[in-house]
Amino acid sequence: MDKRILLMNTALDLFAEHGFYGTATARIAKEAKVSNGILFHYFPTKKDLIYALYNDLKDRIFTYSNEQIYKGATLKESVYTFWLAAVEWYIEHPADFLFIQQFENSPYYTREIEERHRYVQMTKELAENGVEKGVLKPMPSYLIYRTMAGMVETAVRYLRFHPEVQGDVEFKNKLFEMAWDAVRKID
Amino acid sequence: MDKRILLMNTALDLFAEHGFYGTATARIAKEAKVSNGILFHYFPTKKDLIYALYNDLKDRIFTYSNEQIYKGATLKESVYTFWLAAVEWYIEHPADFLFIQQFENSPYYTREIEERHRYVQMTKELAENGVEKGVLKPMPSYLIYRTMAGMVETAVRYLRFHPEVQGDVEFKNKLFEMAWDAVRKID
DNA sequence: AAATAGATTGACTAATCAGTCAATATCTTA
DNA sequence: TAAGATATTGACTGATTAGTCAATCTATTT
Repeated sequence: MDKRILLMNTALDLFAEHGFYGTATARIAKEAKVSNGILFHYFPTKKDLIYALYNDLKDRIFTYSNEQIYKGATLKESVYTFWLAAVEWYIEHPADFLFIQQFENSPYYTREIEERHRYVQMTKELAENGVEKGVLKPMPSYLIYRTMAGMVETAVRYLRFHPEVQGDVEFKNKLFEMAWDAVRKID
Repeated sequence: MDKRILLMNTALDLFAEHGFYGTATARIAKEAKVSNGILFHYFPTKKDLIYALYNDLKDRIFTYSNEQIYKGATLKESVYTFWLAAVEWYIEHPADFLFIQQFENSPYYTREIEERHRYVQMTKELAENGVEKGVLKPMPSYLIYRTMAGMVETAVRYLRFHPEVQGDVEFKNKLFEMAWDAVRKID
């Protein structure tokens, strides 16, 4: 079994529950039932572990969401698919959500890191296209991206504490309509 | 000069820049030019300081935003005033924003703390009223609250890095329209 | 002016924790 | 199978840090 992955999984759960600084490296190793030293074999510093974890998660979630989009879909359908995939991923992987939120609101997170991410690039294209066609409000593409990202967070925050509607497709559609109404052009 | 307040102000700036754990208590005292011990005279533990700071800020921002609302305003006007006041407060007090975001995404933040806050109570009333009148989408009031709170964050995140539109009333109106479209009922 | 209480100091401590390192084990390949 | 490379161990350390405490200072009350 790959100890590198084992360590990342263990770290993720501990970070999500106790925070970066509330989690000692020794504890991660102990919980993963490996030696203390091996952690620093794979990740020279704790910071490296945190960054690796963050990039890995973001990549996986992006890839997954992106795969759901089908050819020939309208802009709204594409945005819907993308939004729903992210929301459902986070509901199924609560630790991912907590960890990412923590990281993105920590002083480690810079604009540079944010802009490097594929999310921004991809959404920028979608957004610019939608604005041109007059489907979306004529606002900067980064703002449209941030709005959608914010509405993913809002939905996850709500669903997390209301498991009774987690499987309710109609309710999730209504959640999406809120997000969509925020960005779509309304005459 | 009140050393308690001095310590809180100093802590706020340091927390915002370096995070809770990146800021040693000794450093706070040093920066505030007071002795190490006095910090623990006013705040028995570091945690107490963090909580006190959070509650204090939240209270101040709520009070300020609430004061702006005028009698006889429509629901939309009230929501607009409240939203704008919060956004402008955070733009003028960036450390407040960074600190609060950090806190609310840390493991310290529980649903209990969130629900105790006056924001939720106040918005709940507004939301329920708006839903009854058919002005807002028929969604749970907590969700409407979280959506508006999320749109405050989105606006602040955008404006923070685009100072050229921070004073642009028309642009901020457009930002609000995005938020409002998300929650208002659209036929 | 004496007494009491609260504010303030800064040196100190006990605990914690990220990261090291020398030793050992396991795998790879020629 | 031998040699070299890589993985793994766990005891150890140096640095950091939250919180303590006895002593001193300042303000208030009687």
